[in-house]
Amino acid sequence: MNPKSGLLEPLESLSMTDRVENILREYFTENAFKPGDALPNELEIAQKLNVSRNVVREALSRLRMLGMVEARPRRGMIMAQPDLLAGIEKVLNPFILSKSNQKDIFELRLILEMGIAEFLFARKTQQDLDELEAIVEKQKTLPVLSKEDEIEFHGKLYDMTGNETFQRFQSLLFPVFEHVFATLTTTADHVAPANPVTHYDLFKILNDGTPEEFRKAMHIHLSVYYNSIRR
Amino acid sequence: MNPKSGLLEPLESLSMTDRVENILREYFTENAFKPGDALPNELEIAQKLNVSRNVVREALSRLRMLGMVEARPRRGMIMAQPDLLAGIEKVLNPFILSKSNQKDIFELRLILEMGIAEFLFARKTQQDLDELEAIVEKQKTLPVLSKEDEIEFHGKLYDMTGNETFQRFQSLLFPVFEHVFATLTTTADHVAPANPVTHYDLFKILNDGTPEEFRKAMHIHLSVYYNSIRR
DNA sequence: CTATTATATTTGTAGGACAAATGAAAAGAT
DNA sequence: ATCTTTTCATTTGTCCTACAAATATAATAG
Repeated sequence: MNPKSGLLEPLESLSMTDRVENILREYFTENAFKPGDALPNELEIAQKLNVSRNVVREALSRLRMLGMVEARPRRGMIMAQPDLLAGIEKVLNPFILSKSNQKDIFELRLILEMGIAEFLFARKTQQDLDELEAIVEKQKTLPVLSKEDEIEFHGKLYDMTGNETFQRFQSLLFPVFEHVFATLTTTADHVAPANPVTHYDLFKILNDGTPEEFRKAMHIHLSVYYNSIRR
Repeated sequence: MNPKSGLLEPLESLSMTDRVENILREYFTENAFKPGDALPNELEIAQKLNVSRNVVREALSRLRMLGMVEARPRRGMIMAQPDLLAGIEKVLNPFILSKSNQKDIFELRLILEMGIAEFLFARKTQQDLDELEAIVEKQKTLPVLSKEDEIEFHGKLYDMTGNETFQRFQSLLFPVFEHVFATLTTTADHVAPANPVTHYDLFKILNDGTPEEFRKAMHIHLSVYYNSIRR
């Protein structure tokens, strides 16, 4: 934005390990490596790239963490199916995440919550609805809902989307979401809506309503959070 | 599901590097390390944990990749602000992602696209709208929209959410989304809706409509994709 | 008290060593 | 010729040593 903020870049001087990591990923892509394909052994890679085996191992260690390659001790390495969320999972620590990132995650969850309606209606089963009904019936008797109650209800919704990644993704996001909201509520004056939408209301709409009605209701249900977003 | 599929787990025998990585992350969390805090040096960590410096370096190399720690050569290591999406970015390779993960990402983008309405209306500025108008006016003259045109329009929408992570996130997802849809269209019979919603229509609603109208229109706009989702 | 010089520290990189388990090859038995 | 046993080469995981280079600190000189 500010012309001055086009500051002199740190001129990222990549370490050998960084470069080998990049080279390996490019090598895999360009040669269309698929899960199960055998990789050259560590020594061969090191010699071809003219670096020490240490450097190669550090780079491979990173790719192993991401689930991208798998090492079978004494039998060589193969490509593997990476774990989409492994990288994000290790980093979701409110203590070290920037405020900006925390805010982004908070908002991301609100976005997701509004976006799942179509999938819920496309994939709901009677068994899902029965289970969800049991949850909301139980919660109807409670004077106030705990964090666990919230997770139980919304978590069940994510289950019903039938999207495993999404389900896991949101469960990773939730703690950060809670953390952000907890800090927000200390300062922001958040007022409950006049006509709140309860979990039970959402269930009823999901049972015999439309995606549009559901989104509308969900927005009201989340209005406490939506009220906290600003430019 | 199947009782037999409760197969004997691989009994994940963690390597020393895996264990040190976990220990370090726990250590950071439990001691509330914040960005900028100094870390013990490699040798000290190795001695305390009774492992070789190699193992410690491999673990640290992973955390460096995530942006979690930063090593200033010859001055020691400090905590850093991790890059939320660094881990996912390196893994989004359609060649190695599982079909299941690809499908999940495809759906995730549909979810996001529907969920951003509230943020667009809460944060749109006149300048945003002007820029968006320029895009849709240009596209109105085209007989058919290219992939780049799609990216330009939808990318501008993501910009307007004011959520940097979200914006980057979707740009990472887009290539996978395109790849999945390209493979889908070879088999699935996808018919364009009778009354399609164009980018121009979406712009008009964003300009003087409501979030609800926008979501409704966006759903029609994406109906080609939504028609491809099945249980 | 300031300026220069020496020293210690710490990461990045290289290279060597070896255990252990696996698969393949060789040797032996029938 | 076929099957069994033994030997051997391979390869990752782990440990160790070494050193360059740049920084921060301490020591020395002016």
